[in-house]
Amino acid sequence: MPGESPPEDPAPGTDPLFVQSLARGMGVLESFKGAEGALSLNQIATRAGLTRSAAQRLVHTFRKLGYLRMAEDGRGFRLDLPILDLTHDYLRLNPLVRRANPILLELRRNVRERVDLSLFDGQRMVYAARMQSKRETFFATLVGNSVPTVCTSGGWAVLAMLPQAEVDAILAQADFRQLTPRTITDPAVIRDQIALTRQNGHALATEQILMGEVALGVAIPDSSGRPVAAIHIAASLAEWEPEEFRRRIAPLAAEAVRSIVAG
Amino acid sequence: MPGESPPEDPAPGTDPLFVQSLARGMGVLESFKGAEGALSLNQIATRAGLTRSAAQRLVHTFRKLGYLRMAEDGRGFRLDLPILDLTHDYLRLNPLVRRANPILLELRRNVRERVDLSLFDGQRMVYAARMQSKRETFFATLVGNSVPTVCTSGGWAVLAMLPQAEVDAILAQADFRQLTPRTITDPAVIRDQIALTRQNGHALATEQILMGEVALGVAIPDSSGRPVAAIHIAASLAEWEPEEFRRRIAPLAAEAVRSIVAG
DNA sequence: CAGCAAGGTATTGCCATCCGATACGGCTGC
DNA sequence: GCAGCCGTATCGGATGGCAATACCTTGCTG
Repeated sequence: MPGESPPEDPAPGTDPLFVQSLARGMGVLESFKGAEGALSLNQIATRAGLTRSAAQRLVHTFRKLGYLRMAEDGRGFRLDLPILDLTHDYLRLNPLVRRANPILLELRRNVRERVDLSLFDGQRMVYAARMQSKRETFFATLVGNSVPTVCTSGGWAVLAMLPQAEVDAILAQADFRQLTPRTITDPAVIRDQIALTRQNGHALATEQILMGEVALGVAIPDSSGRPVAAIHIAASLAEWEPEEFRRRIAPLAAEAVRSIVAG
Repeated sequence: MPGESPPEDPAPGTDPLFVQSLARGMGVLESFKGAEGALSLNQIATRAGLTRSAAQRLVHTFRKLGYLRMAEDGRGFRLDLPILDLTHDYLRLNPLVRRANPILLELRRNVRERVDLSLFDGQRMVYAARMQSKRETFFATLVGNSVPTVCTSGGWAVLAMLPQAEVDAILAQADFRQLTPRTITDPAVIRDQIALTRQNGHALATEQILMGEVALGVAIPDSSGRPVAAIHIAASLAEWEPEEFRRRIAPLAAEAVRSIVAG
């Protein structure tokens, strides 16, 4: 889903290293993506593009392994606990998350507002960590949650560091949803924001995702200079005037990013 | 790893529904469990009990699917971002987590201390959600992290609701590690704590996992009365006298659990 | 209450697909 | 400059996954 590698195998059945059963199995897990609740075998088969038999076998296997379980009422299946182990290992082993965590904690102590780390994934910014502030309006557990790149401070910060061609590609395919009445949905205006971000070194987004919220984002580049993630600090407009927020917070956020990159 | 189902297939190769390739593939992902960093093909093969060829094929497939990526230095592989999507779906679709989340948030507002939800998984209690308090000493992102059932307030609360036979089984196989100088490692003393918990309806653990921390746990049963999870509220001994903590917090925690179960 | 649809489960024979041994080129550190 | 890892590529053989089909239960519905 992120930038497809151009050298793609043309024929989908001619990769002798590709283990089809495994891909189908992962397709079963992914079929829960849009789901509203437990899924029946037929639903899984349809969503994952499998025959009923295939779905049966794969589900059976996942149940033996613990990754799926039957829903409590005996109708349909759900993801089960061992999934969380994978997440934990992912976060634990991700070098960026590893380096960032103590620094973000420190940052949160200083700013006393909510601090997030999100990872760039094309159209999405995926939350990897959240350091909470005192008052909280949302789930703490939105690890794995994601928001559109094009309407968040962190996303703008990433876009500002990306080559123009990639920015164009992302904007061209973006789905501009109106998350709040003030969400910017005009690509031209977003380009302005990106330009502004390039000048400032950080992005400021007001009420783009949630009314009453202001957020400041700074991108994190990898060693080659390509942006791979962002930190953002979010606060309430009831307590901050946006410019004042920017003045106070931006230097701290920038400093935190410097520490992360240096580590 | 959690309680094996007794009706096990005796011959491991005679289950016609079992998709071996898928199981091996998941084994590759699980091989990152104890890892310290990226894993090479040989390491994966060894850890997962595969031939090098098998590891190669499975890793290759996971890379195409996005779940694994090559480490930045080109040596070894790491879990990649799509893993988080699975977690997110798991948490989103888990009925218990769903019902519990708003109630835990409310609870946190009232007690102004850290509130956790953890899921019972045999020897472990696995964190599913954390509502932070103001000061924080640890990663916010320990979703998927786990602690031994036998040394946490939540674990004791679960054990207190479990049939005696299961308690015996868990204690018999438990690995009593000394996480702090005050961690209880004597099964007999733990049994006392469990008995106490049965009387009180909640468990109180002081400095079992972290020095200076007191935690109160209440188990959450499913519709059949079997405990499946626990909430715990953790606070600092610098601010609370344990008995006072219990008196103030226990009723609120119990009330929260009632709401979750009723929902 | 009969009947039907949809749920999960079980069986079977065919052949595609996965299997493991082996070989290759590049990089690192002796 | 050699030894030992790394990730990658190839290939013939048979294992193991494949889809179709049938089975049993449950719950809805006419």
